[in-house]
Amino acid sequence: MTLTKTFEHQAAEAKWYQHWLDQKYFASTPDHRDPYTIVIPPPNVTGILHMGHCLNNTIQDILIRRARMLGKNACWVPGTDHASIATEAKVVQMLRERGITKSSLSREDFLQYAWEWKEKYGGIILQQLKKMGCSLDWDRTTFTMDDHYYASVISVFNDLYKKGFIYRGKRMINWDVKAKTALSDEDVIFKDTQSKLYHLRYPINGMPGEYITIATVRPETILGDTAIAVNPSDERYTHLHGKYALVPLINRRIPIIADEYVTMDFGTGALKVTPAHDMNDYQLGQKHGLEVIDVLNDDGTLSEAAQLFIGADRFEARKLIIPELEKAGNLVKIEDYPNQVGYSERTDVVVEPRLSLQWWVDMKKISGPALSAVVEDEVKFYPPKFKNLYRHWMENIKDWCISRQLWWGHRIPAWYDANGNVYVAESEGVAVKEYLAKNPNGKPEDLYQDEDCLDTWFSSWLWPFEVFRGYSNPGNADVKYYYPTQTLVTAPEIIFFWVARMIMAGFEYKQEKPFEQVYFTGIVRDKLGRKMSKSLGNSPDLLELIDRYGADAVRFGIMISSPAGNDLLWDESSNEQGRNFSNKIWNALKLVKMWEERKPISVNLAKEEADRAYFAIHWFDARLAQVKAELEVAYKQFRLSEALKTLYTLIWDDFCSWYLEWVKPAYGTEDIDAHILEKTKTYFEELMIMLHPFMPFITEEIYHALRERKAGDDICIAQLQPGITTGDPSILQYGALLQECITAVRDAKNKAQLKPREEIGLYVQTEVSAAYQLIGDILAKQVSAISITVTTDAIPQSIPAMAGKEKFFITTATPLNTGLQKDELVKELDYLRGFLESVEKKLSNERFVQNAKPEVVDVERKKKADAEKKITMLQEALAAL
RNA sequence: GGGAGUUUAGCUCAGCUGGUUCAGAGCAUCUGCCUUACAAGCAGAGGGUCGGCGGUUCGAACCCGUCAACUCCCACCA
Repeated sequence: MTLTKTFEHQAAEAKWYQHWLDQKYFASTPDHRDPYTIVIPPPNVTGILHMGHCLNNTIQDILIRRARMLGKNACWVPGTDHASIATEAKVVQMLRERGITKSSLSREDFLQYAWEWKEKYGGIILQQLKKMGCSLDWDRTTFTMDDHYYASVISVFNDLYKKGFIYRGKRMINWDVKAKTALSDEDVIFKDTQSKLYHLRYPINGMPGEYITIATVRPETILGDTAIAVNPSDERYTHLHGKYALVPLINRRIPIIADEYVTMDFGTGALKVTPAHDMNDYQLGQKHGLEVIDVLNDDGTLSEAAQLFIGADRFEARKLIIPELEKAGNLVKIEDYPNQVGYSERTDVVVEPRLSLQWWVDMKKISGPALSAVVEDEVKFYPPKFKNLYRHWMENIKDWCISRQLWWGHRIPAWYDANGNVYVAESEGVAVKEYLAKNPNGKPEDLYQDEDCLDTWFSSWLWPFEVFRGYSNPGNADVKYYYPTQTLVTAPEIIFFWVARMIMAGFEYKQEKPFEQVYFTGIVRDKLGRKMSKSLGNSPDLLELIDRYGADAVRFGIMISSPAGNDLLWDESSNEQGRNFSNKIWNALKLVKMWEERKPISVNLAKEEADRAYFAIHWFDARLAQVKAELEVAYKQFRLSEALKTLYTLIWDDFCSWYLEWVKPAYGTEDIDAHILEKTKTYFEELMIMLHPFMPFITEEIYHALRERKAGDDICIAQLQPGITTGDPSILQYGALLQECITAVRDAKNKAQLKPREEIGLYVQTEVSAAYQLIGDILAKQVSAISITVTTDAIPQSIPAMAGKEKFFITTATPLNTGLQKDELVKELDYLRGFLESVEKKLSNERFVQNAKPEVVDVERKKKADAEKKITMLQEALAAL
């Protein structure tokens, strides 16, 4: 068998993914095993894969693949979210490019275009997940507007309405003037903005020459002012209580009212009140019975009610009104003023507070069990710091505005009659029936349905059970088996949007939590720390990266730089590291296959011989067991990055750099012991099995290259084995000793400017001469020593080297540069004397000796003795030079 | 304005219960190697006042206080 120079990922990826699909390894049905279930956070149908998805889905795939390899019935459910605003925006844009405006279309026609768009582009992101190697159960793919799902959303709305948890109300909402829809509070992002604070004076009615000056950042809204408010105890304005002011330019008479709400020391202490365009002003208006004048249209332009600048955009109007005010003598001054302005999360336009009639969920009625579930760790958060955040939000929860003025989504199941009475029902038929019952003379056509759709999150909160038809077909075998799911992997950004609401829906409709743990990933940033985004153009093309480096390398890259729960700074070089790692593994395979071709020989060794000949094997057994225990802990705490680092070191350093070199036939010898070869292959297999969740493709490729396999023997479904602990715990210490000795001698040779393969004589002063029975052969081979001799005396004319307490003398045919050696020794001696001094100081401190734990004191005494011994050795060595 | 988090090598981060696996890893850097698995590699090396100050303790990267810088979340001061 000839192997390519490097691992060729393209062919392997396509081949193995198809193979796994053909074998139906990802498909899950309920059986006797324990389930391990993850529901994917459904990406938007509009989406294409970005680094955030890469991180998120790699983590999920690692957890799922590992669960599968631990004998669990692993089920990872894929799907997409209809993403009402985002998708509708894309469809509107697509239509505009074709010269069609949304307003020229009927709802039915528009939806037809939208579905076409969804069919064409909606599956792209799922195909991309396949490229990453994600082991999703594709038969379960769900879309939030599938028939059963749609019906469930409608039914839930109806149910909550009937329970009195949903109501319709006129309130101040966040209005997106671009999408022309209401937004929930969570859809609004506040950004620091450099604004201007305009001081404007309003003449007092009937008091010529008297003015009251207010400060505002939105001068265009003065056209909607219906009062000026001052603090009742503000003496500057006491004489104006009950008087009227005139709105500049339009001279509307408005009352001057007193309210504690007004802060005396902000601005001028006088506040213009515009109930139609500010949350607080609205409340003030309610309290004082003020008129509401809405001066804006739904697209953010000024309305007829403004009287001036009608049709101008709100920001345009702001520019236009200032010179007018100045001309009229109303502008007092303009100050720079930094404040926070709300932007739409979806369209990034400035959100307009707007009074409108919307549907709301009364969250306090439904949030109780979801709060205590997290507080009491019934649902565990990783990292736990998000618990507080969640608790705070839940304890101060506000009602949720769920109606959106869109066509793409779940249409609100509410019907109105001519008198404005509302009939909420699961279907039009039921609504009509209710209507006719109350209005015996009415006709079905009298009813018309609410035009609006529901917030996307009103459907995605049902995700963990409705993907198993847990609402539409309650009690079915799937939902009973898979629900609650085990782990949710998601970004902290959507803890309120989605995580909290899923927990609420879970308790409301399944009387049970939706998942046991929530693992919050970090945010992927570029190496400058900026969040990756399309607009910044700092988000790499994932498919191109996969093509160039391989899916395994990309998965490696994102995971190696991903500490649990922290943001990660992603840099393309981490992919190189992944690719290099793949390549390293590949080359190890080539080495092993090469040994195999050289006809390994079988030998029978007596116990003692075997201990020496198979030292490397015994050591690696112990190392493997040790690492397996470490991995166990790391996985339990979701420290996946750490687990990967551990595996990386185990494979690269322990297996390739140490183990394989130790068992490699010595120079000139070609044959390998059959027993060693067999063990080596077994280790290689085990390592690949351990690495498989992280790097599925190359591990499968190597698994098959190592041995002929029967059909169905694939690494994808291989089972992780517990570690074998060897009888001799000292083996790890001997291994470490061996490594230190090799490094020390190599270093000494290097510093003495000897070639690595220059043959040497090696003498050692040691307290553990027995150890050299086991490690001597390997040590000699690794440092090109002709012989190893245990000695008690310093060897003259030799290169000294030290490893821990081991003292070496290296003899060589090449003449020595003793000056170099001396410098090294003197340096070492100085350091040790300083060290000894500090230890002695500690030991002479009576309080230390009295108070510290005896073990700790012993350790210090030992340090002292060791240091003294080393100093003696160094002095001897110096003398010998 | 409230809350949370972060600060350790040039960069990214470990360091879990205060003390020999405490000052670590990877990348980057430097030196020497085209050694027959691998130059996408091998063998080595250098590099730090653990953000500042103060305290507790025999002993602090770790606990407490304080200051500073950065990040995030929440909040209606026009």
